[in-house]
Amino acid sequence: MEGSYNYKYPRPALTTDCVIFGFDGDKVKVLFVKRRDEPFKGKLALPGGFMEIGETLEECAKRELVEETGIEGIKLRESGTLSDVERDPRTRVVSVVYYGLMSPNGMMSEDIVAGSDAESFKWIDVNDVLSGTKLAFDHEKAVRMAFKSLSDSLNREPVAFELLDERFTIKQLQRIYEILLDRTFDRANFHKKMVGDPASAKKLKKNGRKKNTGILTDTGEVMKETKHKPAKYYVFDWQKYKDLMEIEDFNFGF
Amino acid sequence: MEGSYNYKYPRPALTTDCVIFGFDGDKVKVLFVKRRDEPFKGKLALPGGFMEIGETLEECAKRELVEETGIEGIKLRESGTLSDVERDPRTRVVSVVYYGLMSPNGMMSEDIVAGSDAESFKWIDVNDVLSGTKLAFDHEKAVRMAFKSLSDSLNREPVAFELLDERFTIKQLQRIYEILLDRTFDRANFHKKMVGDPASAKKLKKNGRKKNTGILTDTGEVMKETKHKPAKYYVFDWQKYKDLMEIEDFNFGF
DNA sequence: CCAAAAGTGTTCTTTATACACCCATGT
DNA sequence: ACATGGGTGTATAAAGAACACTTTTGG
Repeated sequence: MEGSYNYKYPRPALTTDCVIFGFDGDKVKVLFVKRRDEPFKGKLALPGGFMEIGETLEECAKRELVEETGIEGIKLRESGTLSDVERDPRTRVVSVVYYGLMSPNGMMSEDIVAGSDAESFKWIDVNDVLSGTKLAFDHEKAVRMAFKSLSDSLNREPVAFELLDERFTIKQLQRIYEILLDRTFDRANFHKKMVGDPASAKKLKKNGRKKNTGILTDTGEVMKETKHKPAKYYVFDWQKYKDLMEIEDFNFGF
Repeated sequence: MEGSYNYKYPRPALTTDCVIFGFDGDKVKVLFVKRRDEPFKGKLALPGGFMEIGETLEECAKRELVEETGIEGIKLRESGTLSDVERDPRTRVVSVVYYGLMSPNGMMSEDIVAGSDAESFKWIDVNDVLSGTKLAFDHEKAVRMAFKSLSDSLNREPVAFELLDERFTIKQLQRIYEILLDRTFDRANFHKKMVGDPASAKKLKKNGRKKNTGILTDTGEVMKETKHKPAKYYVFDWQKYKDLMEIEDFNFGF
């Protein structure tokens, strides 16, 4: 007997794969595990695995992520499915791709460990992944999908901050925007968009309230031991954000 | 013997469901089929069904759509998954939701017919669906997801035109935007955004080229037998669109 | 003539873009 | 002092919002 579960019609296996993006202060990287077993033994793959019958897809993704990497407590968002007929040499497998975000501190955590199915784990620059690093299965496509989902949500939701520690500099924030949107921004204008333009602020006091305010708040703290003028640390101000959204949509893009 | 397909671990059944949005010139509606069989016999459900082992999810969605409604040749986009454990009373079923768009002419087509599993089909106003019409399974959630995917893509891609016939009036286009984004627009400003501002056009001739041009082209034809000034028919100009996108992103929103 | 909806113009506010300038730190 | 990067100011262009005006049809 082949197995214990019988069905009238053939069913594909269903898996989830997690694309974990991490920002190390300079680059956006993706977390991979080196496969311990065939197929694609020794190749880099996304953490993920088979859905159990009593869980939802998101629960599956969360569980597999913990099992294979130890990562817990981050929000996972769905980005799409992979269903090419020949995508897994073993059997017919359909996979749902989730993505999650980690800050510099999160990336450094000692809690990240390669699980049972994995020999080790590795962070790879997302740009290297997208320009052809060889991965197991169709996981390059998965990263491409997740990266697009992430970029798309950047202008609608405050997702960039999930890639940052609670305190961060404007420079770091700008770096994330530049990587995800694949373009550069004027330093001065980016600053004003995010923290608010002091010039407009003065006008605000005179007239009734206009628009323009940023969504970052100065913490008062600054970077230490820099070779130049120290950068201020900011925090994302949820209250300001909600207030602005009530008046009208705040556009995070340009 | 229960069935002929045996697996070591239990597998959920995998289905696709299609949310077909149609614009009738005034409202955006969603296509449902009345179920011929249990469960949810007699209730309204989205067209869809079980994935076959040798096809991709998108192929499955296309096939099921033809089988159950006769609709063919429209683009389907993925919007998300449904995987609650109790979502189907028969067995564990995970479903992938696709959505497609139909123009007024498409909606009226004689080719739309209820398939074998369906007693009949019915178009229902999307607002009624979202405000609580009772549907089979968790299909209300499916419509909600699809509607959000559609709204989100509206500002990035020229999807609104897939809800319109080749020729259409600005009024119709504006109606679609208003329904999908759940807000109103100033008639005059909407017009200028889409066809281009004649005032700016004059300036363009003088100075070097600035920005601002619309993506619609006047066909020269007008509506007949109106009780007022006849509206012009326009077409979406792919060439203009591509040209604008090369300079920089054209924002379809406001 | 009037009503109704289409289309154009005009003005003002808000954003976007470019770039010049000043500031604080380590060497 | 100066190199380096952080932060502010200012001017211009483009886009958004509000609303008045004009045009074309049917009655």
